[in-house]
Amino acid sequence: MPTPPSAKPGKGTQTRERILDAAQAIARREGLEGLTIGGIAERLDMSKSGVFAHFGSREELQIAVIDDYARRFIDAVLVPAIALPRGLPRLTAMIDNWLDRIVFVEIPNGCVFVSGAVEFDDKEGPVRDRMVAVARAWQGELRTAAQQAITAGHLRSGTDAGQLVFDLYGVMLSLHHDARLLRDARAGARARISFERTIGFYVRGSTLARARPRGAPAKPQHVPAARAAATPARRSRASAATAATSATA
Amino acid sequence: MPTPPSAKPGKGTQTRERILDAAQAIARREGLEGLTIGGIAERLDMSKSGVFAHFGSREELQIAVIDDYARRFIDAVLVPAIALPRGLPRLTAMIDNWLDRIVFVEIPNGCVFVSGAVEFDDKEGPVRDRMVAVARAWQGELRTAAQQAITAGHLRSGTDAGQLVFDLYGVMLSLHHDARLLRDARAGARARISFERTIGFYVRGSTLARARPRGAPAKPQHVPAARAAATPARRSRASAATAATSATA
DNA sequence: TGCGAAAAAGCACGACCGTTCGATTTATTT
DNA sequence: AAATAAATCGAACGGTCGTGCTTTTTCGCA
Repeated sequence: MPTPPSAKPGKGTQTRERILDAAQAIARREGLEGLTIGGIAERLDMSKSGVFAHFGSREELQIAVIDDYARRFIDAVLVPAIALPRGLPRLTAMIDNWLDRIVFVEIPNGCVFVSGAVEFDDKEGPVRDRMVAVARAWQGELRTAAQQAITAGHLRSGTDAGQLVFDLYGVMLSLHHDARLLRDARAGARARISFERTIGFYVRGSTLARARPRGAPAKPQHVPAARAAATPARRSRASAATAATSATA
Repeated sequence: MPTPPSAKPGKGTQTRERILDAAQAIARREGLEGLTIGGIAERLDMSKSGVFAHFGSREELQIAVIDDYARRFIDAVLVPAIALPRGLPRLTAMIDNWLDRIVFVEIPNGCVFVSGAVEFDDKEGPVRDRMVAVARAWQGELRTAAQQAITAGHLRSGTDAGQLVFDLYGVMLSLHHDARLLRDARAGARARISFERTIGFYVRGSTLARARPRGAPAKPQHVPAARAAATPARRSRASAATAATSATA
């Protein structure tokens, strides 16, 4: 037990966090495989062995980076959504937060989930295992939220939550691909369109709504409060849509 | 000029192809960054310098692998589809071939497009440039095919071809993620469902078709021949066609 | 069959990698 | 302030990497 739960930081844990910060910054751009002890040391002006001592091996460092990354991701995307009521409000908040996170953080700096998923999909070992665990955990959170929306009657009763998660993941991965590799400024806007349509497809009564001529007013169908309650969740979204396109351009 | 266009293989070009084969196999699993001269040499029982001599540098080797990979991909996915008439038949054939390719080749062996896209999205240089070029080229082919389907009246006139390609890419990336990292056996089926729904959304008259009550007969709308002509394209996919209508219904 | 060119091998180099270990400097506690 | 513990450093090891040279083997052809 190095430090009891509520004690002052301590020098060790302090630099350990500095190392994790630097490691994460590197891992985002170079991937977990491109993460190197010497690279971190240089970035922090310390010796290789000094960095090394904080983690027993490079593998443990990589795992620590994954955990740290997942923690921050959950804090930014999931936690604020939990405050909202179950069902569509919470689900759409999760997706909105996710999108904002990708547009404003992952796309400029890189994403360990995406690069790690590709780097370790064929490399057996504890790093891969952790990678799988966090990916499954996040998909599980999405699936749970979707299932609650089904139970609440916000989504069609026949909805396959796993299929919905599959679709959402695809949108985010395509966004990542087009924005980061192809540097396509339209990717953010496209992701929003795809996301809206994906959710819209599963929303109760939406098929009739889509068949309705364009300008026609949508008479509140079955979940009048659902979408309305979801609105406060999309916090920085009005600005986000415009800022995204101009920032990537 | 080592070999004029139509001459017998020649020892040099012959082993060059063996090297490219081995290099591609390695690059699929370890990525283009994990591709190593020594690794290829060991796999082929030759010396490092022997392998090295065929390409002036590692970078040129990586580029050659990308080109070779793209060539095979195009041969397997695009070329057979070109034989079909423009519009929905050709577009659906491209997607079907693409899906088959992913399920039967990329998922078991890895995909250079996916790993390369992630590895080089932040690494400036000629390798990245080539990566971007082939990705753009393939998206361009898809977009062209989609545009032709719009012109032919098979897809709604308001359809954004770029958005359609964005959606398709997402499905394929999500398939890759779930099948390779998470080893989810359901990924293939989910990708087919997503693909059918994505195309179905843009197909002319499909919104009305979706709003129609379940059992009602679909009176041929505007493109009666389109879907019928598309049928021969989906070769190994008798189940897919039915899944399309039922999924969209 | 022998000759010139092409292909492959052999070897060495400098650079970087993760890791080990003992010495040394800092921080924390008595 | 002294003593103990924790953190950091410095140097070195074995290994792999891409790459440049020279030598040897192999191939294609007159």
